[in-house]
Amino acid sequence: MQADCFVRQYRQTTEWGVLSKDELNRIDDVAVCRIFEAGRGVFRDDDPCRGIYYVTSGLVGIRKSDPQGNSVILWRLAFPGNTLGLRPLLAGEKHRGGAEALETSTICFVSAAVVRDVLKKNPVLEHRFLQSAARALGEAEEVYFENVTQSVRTRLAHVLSIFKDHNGRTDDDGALVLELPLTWRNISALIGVRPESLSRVIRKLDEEGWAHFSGRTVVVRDFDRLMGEIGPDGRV
Amino acid sequence: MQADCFVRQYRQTTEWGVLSKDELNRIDDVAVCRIFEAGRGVFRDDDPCRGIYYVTSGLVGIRKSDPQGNSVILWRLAFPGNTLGLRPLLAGEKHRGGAEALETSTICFVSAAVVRDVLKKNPVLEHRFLQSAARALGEAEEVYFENVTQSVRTRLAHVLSIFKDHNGRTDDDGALVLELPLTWRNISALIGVRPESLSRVIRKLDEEGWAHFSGRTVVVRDFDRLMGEIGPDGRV
DNA sequence: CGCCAGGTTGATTTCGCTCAAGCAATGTGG
DNA sequence: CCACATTGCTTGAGCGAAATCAACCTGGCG
Repeated sequence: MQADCFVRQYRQTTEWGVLSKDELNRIDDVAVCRIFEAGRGVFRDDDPCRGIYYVTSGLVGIRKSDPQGNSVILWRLAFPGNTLGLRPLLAGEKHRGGAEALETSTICFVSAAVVRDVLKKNPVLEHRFLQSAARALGEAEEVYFENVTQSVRTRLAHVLSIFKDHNGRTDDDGALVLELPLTWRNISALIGVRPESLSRVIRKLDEEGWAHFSGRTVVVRDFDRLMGEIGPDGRV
Repeated sequence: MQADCFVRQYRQTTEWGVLSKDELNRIDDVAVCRIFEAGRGVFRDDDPCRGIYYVTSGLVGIRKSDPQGNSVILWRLAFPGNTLGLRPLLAGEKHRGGAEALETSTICFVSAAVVRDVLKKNPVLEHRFLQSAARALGEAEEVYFENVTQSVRTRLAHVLSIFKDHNGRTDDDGALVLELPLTWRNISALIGVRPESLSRVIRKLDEEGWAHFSGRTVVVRDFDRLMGEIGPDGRV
């Protein structure tokens, strides 16, 4: 056994949680875990999908580029506990984006054959995946909708709220303190704008007193008020 | 039996195709078919999902709006043969958009209980749905990507290509003739721009000789060339 | 007949992109 | 240890696409 990435998730509410401890152990037995330095690629766009990647630690980004390779955006972030490559595996497609470690990350690989085998033996897991695919589809709609509809400012706030959930601290004054795990460059790619545009928005937010930005540290005075001000409905 | 909407799909490659004729008949027995005049609502945003809607004829649009009701876009079109409401049903969520008949349409409703029952008895159908959800997820990515990346002109061309597949005729000169089933207003909502902007793009395309627009009739001189001109590098 | 929704057109503004320069921190080789 | 490149970030000037505001035109339709 190389690791215990999956077993450790036993109690978590991941889809995998429906499997028995034995089954999870079996997966861990065949899982291949590797450490990827920041910047290292995990798989590339259009690569055939050979299996799934389970993120144990660190942070991984999925990038997408148009057929010519230009206009690269950061499509999605994968935090510890997330699984990559499940969608193409289920759909029988190639990877639609390239994955790259944004921080030093531990990633466990499980081959497609094993996954399919486990799925076949566990219809319940399949059902879970169906549910979660359906939810993901809904999420995708929201993300799309937001990005078409909302301003850069709003989208930035949304990204901040993601990191609030993952890294957020609250300091003595009750202000939200974030230590961003991404460069601003990457955040701009995540939002889908040029770094320059993001930079200007940041300066404005700072000038207007909503938050203070220095390096990758962000201090938000009153997060709820910011969200309220930005999406008059409070929904980002 | 009220209708034969589902049985009629027997040979089609819909996901439902994996069911036996008997099972499809059973669904038809409990399906409730109604005719919706153009403009009539089928279900609304945030309505709980009580079942699925199968479009037999006509054209249905799914609209999305933010919680205030502003900035409505036409999120998706449902042509005959398409099923609405499957995603929220599987995800156990509410509807994420409102559906409205854009033309007079026949729509068959099947309650959630029946769908779940059928799914339980047919793991193969469930597997199909999983595959198709996974593919839909990939599609969603592409659509998103296109709408963020491409110009109004390009997106209009893509909308035209959708109607080419559904309504397209070729006249004596080999030109593509389309009779659009949507108002320009709705098309602009589908593309996600203001009607004025679309109007200007149309005029330009006409002036430049790519196509002739009069009312809802569009005649495209050389469709492939238009797509070629617009597609390869993404920008015009 | 007047009303009204769909559509057009023009003038103006806003937003984000492009191009271009500059700066600070980090790294690297001599 | 210094000279130099590299990388991430900032700032400015100008541009172009689409939004906004506003007027007006048209063809149903009560």
